Amino acid sequence: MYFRQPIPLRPARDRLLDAAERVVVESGATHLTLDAVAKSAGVSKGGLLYHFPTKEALLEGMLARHFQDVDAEVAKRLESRAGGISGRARKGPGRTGKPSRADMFSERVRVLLEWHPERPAFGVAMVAASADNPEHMAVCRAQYRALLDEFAKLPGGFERTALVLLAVQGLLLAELLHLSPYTPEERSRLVKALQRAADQCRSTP
Amino acid sequence: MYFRQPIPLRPARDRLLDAAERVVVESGATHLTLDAVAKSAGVSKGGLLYHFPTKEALLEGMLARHFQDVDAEVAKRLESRAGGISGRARKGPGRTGKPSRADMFSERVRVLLEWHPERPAFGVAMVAASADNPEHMAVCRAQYRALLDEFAKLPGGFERTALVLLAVQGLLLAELLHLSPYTPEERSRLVKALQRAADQCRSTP
DNA sequence: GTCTATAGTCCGATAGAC
DNA sequence: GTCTATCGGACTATAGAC
Repeated sequence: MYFRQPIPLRPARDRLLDAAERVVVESGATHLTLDAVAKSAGVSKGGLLYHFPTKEALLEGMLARHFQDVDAEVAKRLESRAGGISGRARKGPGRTGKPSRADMFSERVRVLLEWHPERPAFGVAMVAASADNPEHMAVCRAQYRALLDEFAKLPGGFERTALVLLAVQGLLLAELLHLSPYTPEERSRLVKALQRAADQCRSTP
Repeated sequence: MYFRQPIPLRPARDRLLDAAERVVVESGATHLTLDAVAKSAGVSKGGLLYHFPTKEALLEGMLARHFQDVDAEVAKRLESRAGGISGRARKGPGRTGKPSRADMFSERVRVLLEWHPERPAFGVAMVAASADNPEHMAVCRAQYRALLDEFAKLPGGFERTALVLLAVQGLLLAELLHLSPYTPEERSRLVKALQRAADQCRSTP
């Protein structure tokens, strides 16, 4: 039991999805092939095809994990905040208050902006899926639409919140396409400005 | 001479680039193959390869034409404006005044936002180039960087202007990736709001 | 669960006729 | 300037051993 190896450190499925993201970031969506993914993950093509029987399944897996990860991270942060400060004190131990729409908005913007530098492949699933088949994006549009409808109810209204989301998206998509020309310093200035703008949507009408 | 046919209506090179953009929009960057482009343009693969000897050359041609088109359209609008109103009157016939930085900024934002609905493939060259080889994007980054450095000198300063450009870019890139969930009405509301924000960068410090 | 081997298709590019 | 024919390689996917 001593020094028991934490193997597998990460499920095989996730390691394969990591490899797929890596390939797209390093070589571009065109070179996302089963061979390349298998090689980058250190398994054979047959091993990859056991977990994802088709390339289509691999792309859907990439998209699904991306959305799950973002939602889970937002939920986790909201929960730890509610549990740690107001929620616990207000509702008693073990109960957490339902987060407000405004908190959900701020936290999501923060997650999107802060996540990227740590994980260069953040959101790359969307680029890969769009490159492979534009019809894949219907799911993403619906997801985005739902968020939009929810956040349009903030005091800032549709235009203000949509504009903030548009700018956040602009930064992330540009980075995904290797199109972003900003220095790290400039980027953090812009991130701060975006978070400020997001906070204004919560309160100012 | 009467009813002389305007043939070729459009140079073969441009028809091939149009076809390449069409393929990417309709099928995704992964399916941008020489076969698909040739078929969509109504020529054989050999005919395509006469004009673009490699796929690389085709992608570079797509990128180059995109930037040329945008720059030319901005210049044309500035010229017609200067010639039609102030420039001509101020400087006399045949002479036009050099457009101000603020005019260049507003006009470029307007071109980017207005062009897209008329030409669904607007900017799709960048998606295709990024998918094929991320290193292609160095040119695009440099181009974008130069604009940024120029427009940061506006009264609005770096952050304000960069945020506007980010939001414009966010809208365009989302549309290129089939990710934009906005109705036409919502889109024109956002476009108006963006143009208003751009105009404020010109004046308000 | 992971591997090798291989089938069948599609890719970019070349050569040469017209 | 555009075509057909074709090569060698890379692609997705299957079959079956271990």
